[in-house]
Amino acid sequence: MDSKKKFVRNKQEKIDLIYDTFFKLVLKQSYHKTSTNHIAESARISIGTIYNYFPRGKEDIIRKYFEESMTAFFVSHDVSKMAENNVRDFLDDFLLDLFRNHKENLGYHLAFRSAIQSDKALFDAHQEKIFHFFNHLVRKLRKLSDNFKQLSERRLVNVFVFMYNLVNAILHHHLSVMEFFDTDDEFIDYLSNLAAFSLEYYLKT
Amino acid sequence: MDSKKKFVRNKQEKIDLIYDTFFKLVLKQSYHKTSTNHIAESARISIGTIYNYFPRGKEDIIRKYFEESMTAFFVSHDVSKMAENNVRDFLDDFLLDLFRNHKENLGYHLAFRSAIQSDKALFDAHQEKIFHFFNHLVRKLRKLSDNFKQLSERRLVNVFVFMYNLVNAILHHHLSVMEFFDTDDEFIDYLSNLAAFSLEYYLKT
Amino acid sequence: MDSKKKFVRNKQEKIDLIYDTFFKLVLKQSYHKTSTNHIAESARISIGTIYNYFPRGKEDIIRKYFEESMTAFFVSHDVSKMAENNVRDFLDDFLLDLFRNHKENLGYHLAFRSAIQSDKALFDAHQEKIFHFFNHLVRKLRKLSDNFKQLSERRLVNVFVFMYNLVNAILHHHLSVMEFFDTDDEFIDYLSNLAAFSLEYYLKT
Amino acid sequence: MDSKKKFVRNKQEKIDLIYDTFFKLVLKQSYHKTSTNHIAESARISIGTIYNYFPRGKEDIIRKYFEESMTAFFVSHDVSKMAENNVRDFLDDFLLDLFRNHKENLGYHLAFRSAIQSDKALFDAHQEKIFHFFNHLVRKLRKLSDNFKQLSERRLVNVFVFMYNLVNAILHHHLSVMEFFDTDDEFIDYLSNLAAFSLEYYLKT
DNA sequence: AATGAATGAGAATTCATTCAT
DNA sequence: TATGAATGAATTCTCATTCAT
Repeated sequence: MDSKKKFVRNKQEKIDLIYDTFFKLVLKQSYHKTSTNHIAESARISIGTIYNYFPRGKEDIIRKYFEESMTAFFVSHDVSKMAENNVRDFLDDFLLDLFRNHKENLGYHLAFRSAIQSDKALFDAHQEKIFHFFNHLVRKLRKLSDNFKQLSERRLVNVFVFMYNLVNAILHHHLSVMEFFDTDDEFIDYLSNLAAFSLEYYLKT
Repeated sequence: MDSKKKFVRNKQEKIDLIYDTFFKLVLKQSYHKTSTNHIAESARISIGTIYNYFPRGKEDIIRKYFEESMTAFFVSHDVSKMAENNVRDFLDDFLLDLFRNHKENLGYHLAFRSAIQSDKALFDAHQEKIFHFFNHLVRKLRKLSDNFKQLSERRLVNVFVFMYNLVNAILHHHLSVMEFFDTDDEFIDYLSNLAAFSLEYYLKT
Repeated sequence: MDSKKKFVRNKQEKIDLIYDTFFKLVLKQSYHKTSTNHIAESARISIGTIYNYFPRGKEDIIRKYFEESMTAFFVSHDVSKMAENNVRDFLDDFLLDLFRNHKENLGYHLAFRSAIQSDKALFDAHQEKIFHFFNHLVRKLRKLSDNFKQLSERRLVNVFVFMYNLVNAILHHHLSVMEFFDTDDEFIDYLSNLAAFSLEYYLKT
Repeated sequence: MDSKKKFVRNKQEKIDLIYDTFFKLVLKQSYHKTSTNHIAESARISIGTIYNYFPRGKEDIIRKYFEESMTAFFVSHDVSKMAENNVRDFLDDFLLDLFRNHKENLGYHLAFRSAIQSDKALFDAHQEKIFHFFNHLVRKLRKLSDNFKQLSERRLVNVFVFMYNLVNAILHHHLSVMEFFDTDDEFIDYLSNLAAFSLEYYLKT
């Protein structure tokens, strides 16, 4: 009984195992060469289990991880603390988080980019989620600090979305196509300056 | 008249037909959902013909188009004319070309991004080709104009590679993930300013 | 009753069905004209099932049958009983077994001969297995009977390998190229005498 | 004109080129992995040329080479000279020729063995040709020497066919499955003794 | 829930063969 | 005669998905 128990996982552990295995394999061999059968084999669970949790297979894994990770990323930010900073420092913190997150979850991000090419619904959900996410963020920030009240709510959201896309575009290229700088520090410093410049540019228009 | 010539022309026509059909389909339904059978059917040629020209199928199509398009892009630039401009104007011309090229060949670029995930050789060839390409460009430019002699050859190449990656990263995101601006003109203007800023930043380091 | 057991039995039944169907078809239409699709169709199972059990298709079927049949052939021989005989009688028993086995499994033997032409690894495995097989046999025989102690272990193994090859060469030609004799009895008698002669010849060298 | 002439081959040269290339490839990669396209590519001629000379492709190449080589083997033997020998010496000469021929044309022999598995007509032609061949030989020999008159014509033919098969069986196994002896000389000596023994055995029955 | 054997549509690739030049 | 582009049926192999246990 006891020895059996050891190997019993609860639901969330199984799901996380599937996530981890999937993204690990994507990183190793790309999204479209990673099959549900591979995931099952590599995670040492059965294909049936994957389909129990993700009835539509690979697409579902990405979809659900996308939902969860966006939410988690949002929740993980202590907005109240960030709001104390000036805008520049806030931006720096934010892009550092994005960088870390992207680097640690590169498998997922590669999979996601592949998936949205053929999954229009996911593509749309992504767009919607981002606006939704930054709407919340902006509302919170504006409640907490005057630093964010120079701009209308809508405009501030657009700024965030713009910055988010900008940083993601460059991050993704850096991590999956060709590196911009040899070290993370140089890269982050450039990103920070680029963000500041772009913020200024954007606000002028 | 020249029976040999006609043959050759047909050959290139067929190759171009395969390119066009493939990238058109990639744009419509993503790289990994576009099969060689689809290409053949859509182009109204037989599968065998595709494999006559591209023995390793999809990977070969991308590889060869990559080689050809990089070369064509290089050849198509009248460097002598560009060299007359100051650096800022040169950059503007260059990124406008990149933008047009990327927009017109989005199918290819999507396919290329997917392909390098699983084709390490293509990934490496890409890196090498870019440095090779800008090496040539820089040498030509430095012969033609004093505007490009403030920097060492090596440094100038690095600047170009950096700018090329930067613009590509943003272009690709804009065209395939989420738009930065609603109109092309706004986007180009931003890109131009971003490039100028980044050039300055890069040269300071 | 034992749900696990039943599963396992079905598994082996399916594997045997694939073996039988494959070798039946090889006998009818040669190795290289027998496709995995033919096997599936003829056995009324799906292609997927074949690849579940034999991930590398035809080559795997041969490889695995080769391993199993060599082992089975070894196990099936009651060495202790054979050891009681004198060498001549032992040889006669042995070649009679080989004859029966070859005749009953001609489809396999034809497939095997074709397969080793293009599968170097199988070719090598075959060589190695034969020496391994006769090493075991010789050790057992020498433990059980003094009849086999006139020769060194190594030399005895070589004799067996030699005889095995000799008999196989002639058997295979007889069954697949052109018959040496009209009846099995005549053929077996010739083989027996040939073996005795060759044994004597071999021991003299 | 002159430089062109250099590359013009006559019919027989082309045919020989096809034979050589085909059997070279069979030796390297087996019969069923050698396609007409491979042959054309390797021989640097066009597929069309192969089909000009061999309208039914691979099967035709084997068939025609089979016919020609059997005839050539027959013609190449100076029967009058062989007839002067006693039977034992005759046999030795004969099997030495077979050995050399088989070794030099192993590619062909491998291809032939594969081909007869699926080409019943070739299988039958082979049987017929062998009897036809030895009928001729025997008639010639009996005209030239008394050494061959102890046996009836029919019986003598059967002896030859038997010996021919025996030697071929062992030769083929030695060259394509597993070697009987480490050196050619040892092997030939064994073959010679085996032939003598078998001749005696056969004549007794 | 979890398993994994089984499925079969479909993707990648090969190859004998034809035919216009 | 020689060529080789073009064909498409056939082959190997993969993979998402189902379902009985």
